[in-house]
Amino acid sequence: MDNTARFSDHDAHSGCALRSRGDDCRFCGVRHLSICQALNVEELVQLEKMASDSVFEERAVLFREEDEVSSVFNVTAGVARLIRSLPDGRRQVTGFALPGDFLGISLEKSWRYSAEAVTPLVACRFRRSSFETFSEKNPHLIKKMHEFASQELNMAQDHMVLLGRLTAEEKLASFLVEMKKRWARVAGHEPGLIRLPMGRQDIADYLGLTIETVSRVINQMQRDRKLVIVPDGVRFVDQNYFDDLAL
Amino acid sequence: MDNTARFSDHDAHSGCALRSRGDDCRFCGVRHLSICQALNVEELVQLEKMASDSVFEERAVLFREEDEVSSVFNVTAGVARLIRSLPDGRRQVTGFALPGDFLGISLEKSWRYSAEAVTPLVACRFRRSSFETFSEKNPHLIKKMHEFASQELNMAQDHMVLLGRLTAEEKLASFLVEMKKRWARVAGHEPGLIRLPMGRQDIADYLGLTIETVSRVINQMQRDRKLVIVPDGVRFVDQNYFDDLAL
DNA sequence: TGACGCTTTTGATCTGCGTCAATGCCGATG
DNA sequence: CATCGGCATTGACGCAGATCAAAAGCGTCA
Repeated sequence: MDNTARFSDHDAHSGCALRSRGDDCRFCGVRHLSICQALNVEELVQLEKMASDSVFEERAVLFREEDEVSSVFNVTAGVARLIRSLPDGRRQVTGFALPGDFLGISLEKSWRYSAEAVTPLVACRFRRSSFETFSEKNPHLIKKMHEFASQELNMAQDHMVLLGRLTAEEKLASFLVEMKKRWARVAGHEPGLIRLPMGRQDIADYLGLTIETVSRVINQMQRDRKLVIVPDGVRFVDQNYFDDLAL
Repeated sequence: MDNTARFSDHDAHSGCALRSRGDDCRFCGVRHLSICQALNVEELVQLEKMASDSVFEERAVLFREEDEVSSVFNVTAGVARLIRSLPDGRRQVTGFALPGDFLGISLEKSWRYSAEAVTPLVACRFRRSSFETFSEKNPHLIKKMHEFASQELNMAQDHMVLLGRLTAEEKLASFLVEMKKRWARVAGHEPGLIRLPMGRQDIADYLGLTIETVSRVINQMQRDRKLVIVPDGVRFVDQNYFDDLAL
């Protein structure tokens, strides 16, 4: 193999500048993707007063399972992995948070999963209490949060099908197709490139496989000319192959 | 084996009468379990005008994946399986709906899964349009629905861990512990009895296993004196065994 | 530049669970 | 009561993916 799928991901860029919210929600690069889309300019100004940008280094922990939810986050740049762990160390990555994704949608007291930065990451941070107060006064924000939660529930159910009923090859194909679709929504992505900033172990823990199987299947796909492995991700060569296999 | 786990389940009783709502929400046996707990008596009276009891026979289809959501349901008696199917016939049971469970929490246009009655079933049915109108006027109902959706999301994430990272034995143990907990919330259940009205195939499709593996593992547990298989379900003999194995 | 550490890749082997194939059990039906 | 049909159980065998082990790539840093 003359390529590996993972090089230095030392930028949190998703095409945007690292501080994509800047200090003005109106110019936020992920606003149209995020729950903030529910708000008008006036409400945005109010919300902005409660927001602060948080920057996390690669591998930094945003919060841990069981921690009290003291802040909620809107990812503006970078990628995080969401993890549930078993006492014996087995892990299940329940999802990856990309720019525009909201962490804390459920408004529960404690986190049910950990979040760790896969790349350097920027998130728009709200104190949970103020965010909750604000949402109490803005029922359409609650409605929007409910829509986002419903969407997440759908994705979770898709993922159950993947975990319970797909083969390793189908799992990888589904994952890559999913990532392709999700990056396509993020401003400034390079079309055609499927960025995979997470390591093989994270992919394995997301798909219910081992790292060896993930590596074998992806490299077999490259040998079969279905994709090419490039720095920072993969590119599809045979899109039909993936569309046929994916969930 | 001198017992099978599944006998005639020809009652939809969960201890309650078959028509547990009757015609008066105030006396509904599942009110304290359901989203209706968010409503005061006055609102309950309003909601009641929109409700009608629907009765389904065993195996009846409540709705199918892709169908338009024309009604939403509150299960008052009986059990339903929630299914996602792949084009080639593989199935994933994403959940079982027990009395008190709400179907249609997401307020989306079309169903993302099918629901079929596992036992004779009664559900409190609302026309989607009227329910949505009602909820628009009652923000605390939306909030409650959001809480329920968040709870479902947690359960979905638990289930991802189960599907992705547990062994067959752990899956079965987790499933039985889950069912024990859930039945305990339903009025009129017999404590100690873990009712399993669904067939082995449904359990297998819920746990990402085959029917043979489910059968083998449960019967091995009986041989090992961890549980006894009784008509309509199982009883734990060694609760610690299950607590240690379960997620 | 070279040694170290981390991740990925690759190969060899093993095994948990799936597949295939009977057989058994029970309720329903005429 | 005998037959039938739908599950559930049980056994024999196979294989997809796990496990174990080693090597290779690549970034980092002195």
